[in-house]
Amino acid sequence: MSKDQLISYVKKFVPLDDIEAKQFVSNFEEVNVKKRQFIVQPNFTNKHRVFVVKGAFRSYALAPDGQEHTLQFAIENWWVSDFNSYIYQHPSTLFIVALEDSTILQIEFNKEQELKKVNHKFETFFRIMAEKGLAFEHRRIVINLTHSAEERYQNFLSNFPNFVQRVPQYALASYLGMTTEFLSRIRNKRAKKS
Amino acid sequence: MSKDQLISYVKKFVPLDDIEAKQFVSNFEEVNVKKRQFIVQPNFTNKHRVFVVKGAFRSYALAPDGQEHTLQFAIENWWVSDFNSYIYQHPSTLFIVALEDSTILQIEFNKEQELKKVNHKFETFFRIMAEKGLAFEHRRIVINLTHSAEERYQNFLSNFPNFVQRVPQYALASYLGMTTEFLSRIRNKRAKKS
DNA sequence: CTTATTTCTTGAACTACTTCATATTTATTG
DNA sequence: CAATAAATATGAAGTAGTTCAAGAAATAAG
Repeated sequence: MSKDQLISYVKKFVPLDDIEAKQFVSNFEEVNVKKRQFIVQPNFTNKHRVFVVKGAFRSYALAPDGQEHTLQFAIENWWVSDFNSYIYQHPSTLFIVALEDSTILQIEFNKEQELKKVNHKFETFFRIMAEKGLAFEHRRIVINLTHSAEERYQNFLSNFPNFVQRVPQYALASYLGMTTEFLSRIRNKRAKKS
Repeated sequence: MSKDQLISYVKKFVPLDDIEAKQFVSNFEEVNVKKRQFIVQPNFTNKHRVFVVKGAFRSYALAPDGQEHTLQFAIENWWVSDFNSYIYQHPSTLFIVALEDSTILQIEFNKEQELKKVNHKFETFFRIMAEKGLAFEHRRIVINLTHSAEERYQNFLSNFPNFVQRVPQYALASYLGMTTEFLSRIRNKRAKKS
């Protein structure tokens, strides 16, 4: 059952007894999402924090000139949301779209607040999630500032080999801050020579 | 007294009675830091989370080619650390240097763990800090991906007018992902014409 | 208050990456 | 399994931003 997957995920960070585990996941709702379906859209408040049970998602911003810029990818056992929209409960500025037919577990903002209030361990869990997320984004920013387009791609390859097969090239390119054409050239450069 | 400044900062996020406030800040040590002094250096583990009481700091990565890339600025009522080094207690990869003579309040990693364990409110506080930090970095990444060098500068100007006077141009340029020469041109372009 | 050091400025040549346009391949749908 | 759409590939021309070099201005130090 998909909720067991979430329970074992949470237990990696905080110890939970059976009652706590059950209470935690009872606040989550399972939803199936078809490929190309949006779960978050600009101007609508992102009401849920979502855990990916199966499938893949991509969050992106749409620039005035129509270009899409990928902020985040998420596959099994990752979380997705427009974090600014979710934590402040303000209208979103991002799209979040399914890259594959997917299954998610989502919790409403208010229920999450309740969980954090009622049990110190749940508070700790969400603290750890935020800290890991922040540390992750710091690493990303440093890499973006210090590396060339090709180095950023190679770095992504070695850090997230399992993502590479599952995300379209144009989305990966925009995640890495380059055009899909340029990423295409990077990828085919080595192959070409041989 | 500088610890009062920290107390009123914390109270903006979680309600604390006098005993709790006193307990919280008793774990912090006040330190004076001279301009150009380093409080974090690569290969040494970042042992403290630091709150800036007075002054200004800058954290940066040093690229193999010798270029400095600014990850973060911090002035009064901001926090600084090499977050990856601090939360995982691994060796740092960044420098953190004082841009002015400064006063900080620092807490040791173990003492912070203790605080979070002992009182749910303290856990909540650090959760909120991490969440706000993560939301902030998400905004930064979107801006970096979607805006030109000049737009990033203008955006920084309007969001952080009080930082601009206090950070050297080369540091701001590298924060914004451009060279100091290019930022100089952006700044002098408008003035030139009139 | 003079000298040394650091930071900022400006020009000119350069390059990493983009843009545009079109062809090719791969996926999706009836 | 055709037909259509979506994603990728590739060439050629363009540009935002870099690099290098050298001078001017501002800060720091004796």
